[in-house]
Amino acid sequence: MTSFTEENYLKVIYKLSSETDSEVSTNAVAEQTQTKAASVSDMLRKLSEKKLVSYQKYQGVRLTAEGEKVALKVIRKHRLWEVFLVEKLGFNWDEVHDIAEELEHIDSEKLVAKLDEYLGFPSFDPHGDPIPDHHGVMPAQTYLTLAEIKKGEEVIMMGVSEHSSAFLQYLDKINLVLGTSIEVLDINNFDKSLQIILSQENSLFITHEVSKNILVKVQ
Amino acid sequence: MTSFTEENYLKVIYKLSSETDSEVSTNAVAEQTQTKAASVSDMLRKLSEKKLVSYQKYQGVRLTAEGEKVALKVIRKHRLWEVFLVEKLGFNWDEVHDIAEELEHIDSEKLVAKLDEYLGFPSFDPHGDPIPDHHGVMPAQTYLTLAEIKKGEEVIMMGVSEHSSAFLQYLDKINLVLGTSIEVLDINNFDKSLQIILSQENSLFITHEVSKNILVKVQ
DNA sequence: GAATAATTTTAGATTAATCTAAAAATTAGT
DNA sequence: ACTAATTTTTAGATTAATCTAAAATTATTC
Ligand SMILES: [Mn+2]
Ligand SMILES: [Mn+2]
Ligand SMILES: [Mn+2]
Ligand SMILES: [Mn+2]
Repeated sequence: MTSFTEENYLKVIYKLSSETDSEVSTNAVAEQTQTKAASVSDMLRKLSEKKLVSYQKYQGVRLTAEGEKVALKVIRKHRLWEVFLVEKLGFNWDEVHDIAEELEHIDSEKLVAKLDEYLGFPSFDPHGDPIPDHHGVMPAQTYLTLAEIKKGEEVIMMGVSEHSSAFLQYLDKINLVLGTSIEVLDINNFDKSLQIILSQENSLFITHEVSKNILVKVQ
Repeated sequence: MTSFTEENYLKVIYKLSSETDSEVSTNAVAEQTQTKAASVSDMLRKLSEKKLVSYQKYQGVRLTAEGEKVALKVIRKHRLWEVFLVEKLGFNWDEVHDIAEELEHIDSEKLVAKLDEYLGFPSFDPHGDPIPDHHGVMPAQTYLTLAEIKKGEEVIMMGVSEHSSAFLQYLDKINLVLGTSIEVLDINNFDKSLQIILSQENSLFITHEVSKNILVKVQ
């Protein structure tokens, strides 16, 4: 059995590991879990004994196949619950993360299966993140960031890579929501800010910091 | 803040207290929480310091108004989630208790409010137990047990006071479900077993042990 | 290729929740 | 009203998860 705490560590290691595609450092885990490096060292030793991570002192950590399986199950639950909260209960996309952070640890295969079915087997969560299926397989998803799009191109918004409430509420305010069509009108070479036009209607400016965190696909 | 564990203790004290309407003994709590009396003593001291129970050594324990408020919130969440699991996800009434036992600790006023609304503000859970409202007020509910009904009377099944999977599955098997009309055809004076007839169809025998755990209302 | 800086681990404590065994208090039986 | 039985509390340990401070290791820089 994996505890609440262990599951959160595994999820963090999964996330950091898939970003860099290499060993994850103790400090990186400490930052993400909001703990201290000393606590992380202890936990890594423990997870290693449980064969959920492969870990050599001072050499960083990776998930084992078993550890990845557990992480993917938790991520699956997190994202399914987020879909439920938004689609069924009417929450806004900026309100669901913390609640899903608790719901994700509830342990019942049958519950997950029935929830998945009730939601119509969704492939993406309200932030555009892919939902692993029953076997832990992530739907394919090859997006670019809006910052990578060339002047004149038109794309569709598919997700975000920053999940803070502040960022999501800002996107709401400027009507940048999933599915929106975005045309890049102009790129400022000095600060990489963009002038864009949404669904052939209103034009607006966004900073490079914002465009980097918006995931899009070319039509 | 109240922990998982504290909430479970408060719920147990609430339950035992409302059954006997007096102070609850350490041993009774230990039995219900599946712990030892020594652990309960410790916890009662702690809950007492937090002003959630009034407790004098050796004299048993009671909830304070604040403790009762917390207990009722947890019970409200437990029962709302049970309704969700049965009504929306299609679980059977004997499968939902353990899952609700985890869901009940998720802490979000907004989640509870939205869930309540989504379910249509139900007053009773799938076992016929009353759901406290937003202010902690329990719907009125003055049922008799089937064991108290006289020969020849006809009643409607409104709930159960035993929640084990075995008992609920047995009731399913004999078609004794909430809302069923029950007529007491005969009472065996020796062992208090009953011959009953359901919704003017099949007649069957049930033991006193069973009839004691079935809650009914006279039409 | 040392010396210094940064990172990581260990040592030793703390807090919450639990246990067993022993001591204390209450209740019951004569 | 004692004594015996039962219940409850305390004492002392244990386990999981965390922390701070110190030691050990690895990385960087001149
Ligand atoms: Mn979590
Ligand atoms: Mn998400
Ligand atoms: Mn519980
Ligand atoms: Mn119930």
